[in-house]
Amino acid sequence: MEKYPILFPMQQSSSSPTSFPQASDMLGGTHGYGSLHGGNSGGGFLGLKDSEDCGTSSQGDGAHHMKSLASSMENETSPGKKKEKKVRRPRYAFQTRSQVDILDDGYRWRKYGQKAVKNNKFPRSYYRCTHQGCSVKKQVQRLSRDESIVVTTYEGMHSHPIEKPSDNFEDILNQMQIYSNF
DNA sequence: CGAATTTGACCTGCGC
DNA sequence: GCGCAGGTCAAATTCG
Repeated sequence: MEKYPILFPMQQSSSSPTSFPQASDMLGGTHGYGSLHGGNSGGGFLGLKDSEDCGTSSQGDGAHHMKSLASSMENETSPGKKKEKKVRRPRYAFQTRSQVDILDDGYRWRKYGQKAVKNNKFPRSYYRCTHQGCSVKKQVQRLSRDESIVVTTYEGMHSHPIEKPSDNFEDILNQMQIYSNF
C-alpha cells in the first residue's frame, strides 16, 4: 500500500488561508458528533491541562493496566503496591484540511490501533511516536460530515529533534502553514 | 530479515 | 450490574 505519491500541493491555493474561517464553524459544528461521552461538549474543546509533567517527566512509561490475559502473569514488582500517580497528559487537537490523513509532521509514527467511532463513518487511527522514551501519541480522525476535514489530536510533546526524511521547500512551507494554525 | 501495519481481542470508564 | 464506546496490546502478516 504505497502512500500517496503527491503531498497535497494545494492547501493554500485558494481554499482557505491560514485564517481558517471554518475554524469556528467546525468547532461549533463539532457538537454534531460531540455525543462522545459528553465531556468536552460545551466546556471548550480541549483545555490545556497541567502540562507540568508532560514535557520531561516522560509520562512514566504509561504502565496502565497490564494485560491480565491467560498468558503468564509474570510476578510484577510487589503486587498491590502501585505508586503510579495519575499523570494526565494534555491533549492538543488540530484540524487540518487535507485529503490524506497521514500528515507528515516530521516525526516517525507507528500505528498501533484503529477503531471506528460511533457517530463517524470513518475509523480513527492511533499512532505513537517511534522514539525511545518518547511516547507521544497522536490520533487521526476524519469527520464524516466533511471528509475533507481531518482532526489530528496530539497527546504529549516530543523531546527530541524532528527527523525529517527530506528537506524540501514544499515540506517546509507545509510545516510553516501547519504551525501557523496554532 | 527487520520494521511497520493490520486486525481481533481485551480492558476501563461511564451511563442506564 | 450490564452494556456501550473508546483506547490499547499483541500476534500475525506484509513491505522494504
